[in-house]
Amino acid sequence: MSSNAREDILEAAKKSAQAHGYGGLSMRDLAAEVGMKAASLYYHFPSKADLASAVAKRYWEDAAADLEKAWDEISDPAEMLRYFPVTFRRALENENRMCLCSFMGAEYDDLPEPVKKEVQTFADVNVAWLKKALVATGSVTPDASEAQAKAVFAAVAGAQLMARSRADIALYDTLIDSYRATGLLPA
Amino acid sequence: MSSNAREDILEAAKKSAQAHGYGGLSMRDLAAEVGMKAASLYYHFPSKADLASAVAKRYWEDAAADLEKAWDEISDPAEMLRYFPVTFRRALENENRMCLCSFMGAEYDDLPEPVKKEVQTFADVNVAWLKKALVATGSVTPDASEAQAKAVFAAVAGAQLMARSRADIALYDTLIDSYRATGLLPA
DNA sequence: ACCTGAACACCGTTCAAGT
DNA sequence: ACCTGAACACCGTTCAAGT
Repeated sequence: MSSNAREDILEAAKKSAQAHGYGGLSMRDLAAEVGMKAASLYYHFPSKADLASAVAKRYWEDAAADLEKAWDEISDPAEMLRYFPVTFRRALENENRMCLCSFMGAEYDDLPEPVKKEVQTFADVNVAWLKKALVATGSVTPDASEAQAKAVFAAVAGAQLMARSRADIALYDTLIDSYRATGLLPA
Repeated sequence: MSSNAREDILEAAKKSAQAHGYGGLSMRDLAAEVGMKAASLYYHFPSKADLASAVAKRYWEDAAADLEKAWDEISDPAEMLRYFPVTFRRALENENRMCLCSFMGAEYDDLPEPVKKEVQTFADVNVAWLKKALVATGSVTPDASEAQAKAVFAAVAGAQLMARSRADIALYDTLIDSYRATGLLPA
């Protein structure tokens, strides 16, 4: 419904990349989705690599904004750590999609350099937020918080991947619960 | 060097799928790799889906055999759980490759049904082994062992994915260490 | 039995051309 | 300013044909 073609392309490309990855993102299908011909996409983005880079950049920017909002609204650090897995759950709720950056992480070898960079920034943003939250709980020393933040990020991404591979969102919840039971995440 | 073309194809397809996934597995490139034309592949496998299915089947069979061997050779259950992450480390050691089934798990939407099935069996085999090992340690009740086995599998797969996305095998080791520090894996 | 060339409908991309 | 048709070199796949 947006009158802005560039916006429509970015949104449709994001949804497609979350389901099919960079390689599976088809310029022809994407064009059809937004009601134009494949050639027209190149008026808005010089290449598939540029489009994907813009999509990945916006993806981590949106994630960062969402996490910052949660940081401001939630005062209890333990509550923040309960919130984090919710952000990864949303992709699964959205027709069994997954984190664009996890998918593209798998596609590492075939990713244009600028896309790689944005994908890594997504992880950086999430890890930095988790680190802040972990330190705030007081349960981790600042020294150990970086490593544990990475561990939480990797484990949650892995849970999303496993749940997606069976299209089983209940499995995702079970995995997160187990992370809490074992102590990776605060109970 | 093998005189068996079918064998060469399976091996080359496995290595390619570990780096590029199902979608990124090119029949033309694969054929060149084993010294034949793309059309010739169809003499040995009726379709790309059949080839990928055979590759994934052998992949979990090899994994199962390796784990059973470890089970027989390692008597201490805690030692077995120390061994498990080693199996996922090997792919990263092998030119930053990743688990074929993790990659294909991401590609869930675009996977032919028979391939999906073999991919899921890989997870089943690993989870069943982990469950056995966890119960043997006596640290988990049999009731809780299934969930925790899945958690370990998902977390290790996530660690591999994150490490691959930065081509950083030291990060993998750090993540596994953090899993031990937090209690997801026995220290 | 095993492999190939040529063809099919696809793909990302370019570019001259349209409005 | 924004979009398109036609073309390019690719892809998985088929199939008749080669040895």
